[in-house]
Amino acid sequence: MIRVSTKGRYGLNAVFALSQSEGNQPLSIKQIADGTSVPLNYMEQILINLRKNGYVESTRGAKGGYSLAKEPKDINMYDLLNILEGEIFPVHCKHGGNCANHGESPHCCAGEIVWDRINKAVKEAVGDYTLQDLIDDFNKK
Amino acid sequence: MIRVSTKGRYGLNAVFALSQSEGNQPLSIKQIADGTSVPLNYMEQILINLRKNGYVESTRGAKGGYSLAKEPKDINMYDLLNILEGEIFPVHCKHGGNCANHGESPHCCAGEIVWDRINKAVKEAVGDYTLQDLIDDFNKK
DNA sequence: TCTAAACCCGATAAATTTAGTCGGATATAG
DNA sequence: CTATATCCGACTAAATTTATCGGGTTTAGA
Repeated sequence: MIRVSTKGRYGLNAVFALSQSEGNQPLSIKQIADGTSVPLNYMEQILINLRKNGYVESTRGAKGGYSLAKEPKDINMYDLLNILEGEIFPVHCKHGGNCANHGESPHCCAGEIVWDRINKAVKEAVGDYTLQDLIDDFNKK
Repeated sequence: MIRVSTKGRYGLNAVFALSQSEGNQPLSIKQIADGTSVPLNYMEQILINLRKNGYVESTRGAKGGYSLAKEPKDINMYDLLNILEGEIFPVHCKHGGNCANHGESPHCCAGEIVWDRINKAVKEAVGDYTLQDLIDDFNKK
């Protein structure tokens, strides 16, 4: 089953929530998770990952929290999801398209043609789609 | 991490292998797996699933095996992968787009916009792409 | 200076999914 | 009759995802 994990979903929601903060004021993990059932400690891990990758910045101590480190127009969904999910569609032919010999299957590179199509499609679908676009679409709805 | 599982990969390779069988002669599981490291018992499960869903048909007993139950031009990759993988991108907003109330996040439907884009893109990328197309592309390469 | 609010972070545990294994039943060509 | 194959449910193992925990550090404000 191919699906987006909780890290992707929680993470995207977190980033979106931060984008809605008045004047980019920091929000605490608790505020980000709000009334959701997402465990704070788990959300924390996701946010630390986002910080390490330059998407958010944090201020420690009382009144601290997280805020966006980039402008929404500079956050595209493909890169963001790659950070959150680890990697998207890591299916590669082990033989670089050279099918003279094979490991997994004599027709391994046939499958690769399909994975490439999918990967490319995903990249096109959200590689240019920014957080700002999402905000706009969300408000339009 | 979003990825295609072995069921998707092994299954696609199996179907492709069957398409290469001279005169659609049945191939045994052993022949399908060929010199690969795929466990026969595991491949068997995949093939049984494909049979139950009308993609292949089997003849039992000596000299038996599996063969394609449809013409390659009638097998599209999106449906095939859905059968093999169980489901592709089963991420749905729990509130049908009505965000007045929320469960997972106040902004749950924002994420949905992104998942929809991805799902749609995948559907477009391989929903019209048939096994015959794959065979052609494979031979072209 | 003290305290409460917050982030930091590595380690571990629980839950779920994926991947693989097994054993015996049934069918068929030769 | 026998060897070759599919059929199929149940079970096990491995990997990944989803948390949980505990102690540490930082900072605003009293």
